[in-house]
Amino acid sequence: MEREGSEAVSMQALAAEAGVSVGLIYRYFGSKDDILLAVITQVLDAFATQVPAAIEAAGDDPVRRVAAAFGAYCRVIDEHRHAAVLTYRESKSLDADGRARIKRLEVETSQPLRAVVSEGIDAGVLVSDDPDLVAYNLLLLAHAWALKHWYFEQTKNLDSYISAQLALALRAVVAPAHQQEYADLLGG
Amino acid sequence: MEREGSEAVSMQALAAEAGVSVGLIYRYFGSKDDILLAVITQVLDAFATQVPAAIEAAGDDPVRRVAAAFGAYCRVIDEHRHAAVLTYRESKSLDADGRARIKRLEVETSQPLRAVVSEGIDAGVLVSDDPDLVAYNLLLLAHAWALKHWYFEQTKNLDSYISAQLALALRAVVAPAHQQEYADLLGG
Amino acid sequence: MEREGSEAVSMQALAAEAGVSVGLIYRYFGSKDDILLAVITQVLDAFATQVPAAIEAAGDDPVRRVAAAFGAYCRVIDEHRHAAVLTYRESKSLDADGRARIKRLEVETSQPLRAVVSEGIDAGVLVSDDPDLVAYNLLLLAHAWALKHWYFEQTKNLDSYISAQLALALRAVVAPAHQQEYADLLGG
Amino acid sequence: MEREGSEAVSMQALAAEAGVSVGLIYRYFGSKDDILLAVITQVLDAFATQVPAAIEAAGDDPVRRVAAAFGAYCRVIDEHRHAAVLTYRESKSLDADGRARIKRLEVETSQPLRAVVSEGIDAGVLVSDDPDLVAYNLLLLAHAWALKHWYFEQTKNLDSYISAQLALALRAVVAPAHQQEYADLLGG
DNA sequence: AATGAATGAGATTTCATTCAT
DNA sequence: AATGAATGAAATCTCATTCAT
Repeated sequence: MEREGSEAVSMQALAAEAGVSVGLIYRYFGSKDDILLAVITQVLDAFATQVPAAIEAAGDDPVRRVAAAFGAYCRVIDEHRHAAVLTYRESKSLDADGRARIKRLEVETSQPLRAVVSEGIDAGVLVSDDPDLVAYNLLLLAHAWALKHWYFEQTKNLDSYISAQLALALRAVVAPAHQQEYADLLGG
Repeated sequence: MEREGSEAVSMQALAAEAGVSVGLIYRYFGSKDDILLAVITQVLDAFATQVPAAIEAAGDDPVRRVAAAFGAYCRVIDEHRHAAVLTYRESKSLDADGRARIKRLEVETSQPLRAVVSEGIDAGVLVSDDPDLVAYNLLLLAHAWALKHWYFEQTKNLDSYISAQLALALRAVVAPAHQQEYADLLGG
Repeated sequence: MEREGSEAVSMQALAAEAGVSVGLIYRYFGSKDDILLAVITQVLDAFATQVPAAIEAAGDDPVRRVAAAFGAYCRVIDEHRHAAVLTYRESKSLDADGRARIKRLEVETSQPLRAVVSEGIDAGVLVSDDPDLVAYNLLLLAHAWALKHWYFEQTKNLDSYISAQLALALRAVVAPAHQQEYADLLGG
Repeated sequence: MEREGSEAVSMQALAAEAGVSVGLIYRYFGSKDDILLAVITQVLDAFATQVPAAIEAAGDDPVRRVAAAFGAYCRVIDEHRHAAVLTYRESKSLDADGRARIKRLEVETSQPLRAVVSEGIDAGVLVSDDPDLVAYNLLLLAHAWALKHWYFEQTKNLDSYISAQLALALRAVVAPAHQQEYADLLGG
């Protein structure tokens, strides 16, 4: 989706990258903004489908559901790494409507994560007076895998990134009485 | 440095914002890239001076030094909010050299934070097998104050952002035996 | 290639003259300098092909070969009059490399003329202790047809210019014993 | 008057070269065109005074007067080498009036040379049916000392340039019966 | 459906000219 | 008289978009 090196994305570069002509792109997208919106939407859609699915598949344990949700976020980001960076980089070119829409979608996207964190608190296995912050931070750390990939790739791969970040984040919120129980997630 | 609303930064817009003519900017900067580099460097320089100073002023307690460092990062970011966003948004236009230089500076910039975290671990008051990750996450959360300001400003101001994030982050790393001691930082 | 009257050549003017858009020019040339270089190179290439051909076609007589060479130079200049003037006028905008390249090509371009003059001297039909100067002067007089066209066109057309200049130049170098033989070239 | 290397002449470069401020230049000249016009006029004025003086000083012999005139032209050009090149290079920026004026002055400037050539023909010591061409060519060869200095300086200094060109030119026009008499000018 | 040459509005950059000091 | 910072119109160059093939 973007060129390494010269990271500007002109339509001609985009077309060359995709191996099609510029004209063809305009058959499917009305404008460059439409493409950006479509790309971003695609990522957000991936969140919308894969995160709830992962939560569902994780069973009933709230902590494991949080872990599953975070892992799913990170995996989606990893699959759309360039698109995720694009979101931060190109959103200036969107008009106010486009940007508002994306912000709204991003907040909606974090909803399942907020929900499982709240579940955990309600169940007494997590402790926090600001579940929204906990959830949003996890989302940020997922984004960071794309944004700061040049840094993290020096020492981690996707799986070790997920477990390291998860261990750190959970240690802050898993109730002391339950920490033993999740030793596998909380790490050494 | 940039307009809210139409977030593209043309030289015309830049000049208008600064209240000078386009030509004058070129008396002080060789190119648009030079301006971007200067802006980013200015932020990184602010980190380089203010973070160590804040750490110094915090006394000897490692946890309070970490807290001071994180607070200083966030305050610098807050003072250069638009510039910080610019770093994520415009770095594509820099050439490879410029980007490499900025990445290097960013890593150097996080060094003091890494140092105080390590101090805390050595002193036995913090517990972590990945102090670099702890430090880098704190840096990310400082950046997030700029990047996701549209979100956080709904519920927090700078001070409450700092204390909320700090409480969360420290709960993950302060040794259980010392948590009582830092109740003021760890929150509720 | 340029407008009589307003002789400045902006890209806009250039595009208008060529009947295409500015953008299209940049599809074929990387910069304005590239265009200038291409135009100049085209003239020098015309010299490189047409002058040797004219010499060849002139037979074995060294004096007639000199005459043919000079005529060919003048005809190429005449066909590229504006481009030739451009060389003198715009070469300032070229970088050092470009200018050096053009100077080298110009000297190479005069080589065939130098060769036929030297032939004539060796054959004893021309007399000069500085054949390079004789050759370079002839090249200059060909250029002059473009540079000083506003002057020469008052009294001469291309053919009369060629024969008048040739008569003058040859009188200085054809050996006295052979002057009779070339009365048709040396004039009244 | 011009920078070697980057040969474009901006007003700021001009001022720096002259060691004064841009503002000061505008106290003495109304516009950049005025400067160019003044520079060119200065050269043409130098011709107007020094060439007739040199002719006068050369005595009565028409051939020696031609030689003196050509030498004077070349010396003036040599003293104003950059200005002479400028004439060819920058005249595009002048308006139609300015260019017309310069062309008129150039023709007037060649008048003394034309006069001495005609004298020589009338006296029977020179032979030519086109004295204007003979005179104008000599003027061109004087200009060439500036225009093609990069070439000629490889093998000649001002004096050897003058005598070599003069020898060549005179051989074409001095009547055969008088060539012995001017052996010192006509060369080996 | 697909192409990519062509467009031209808009971006960056330069520089002759002005003017407060 | 002299400066040089400041201006802004005009130049060069880019690239999203169109359209003939």
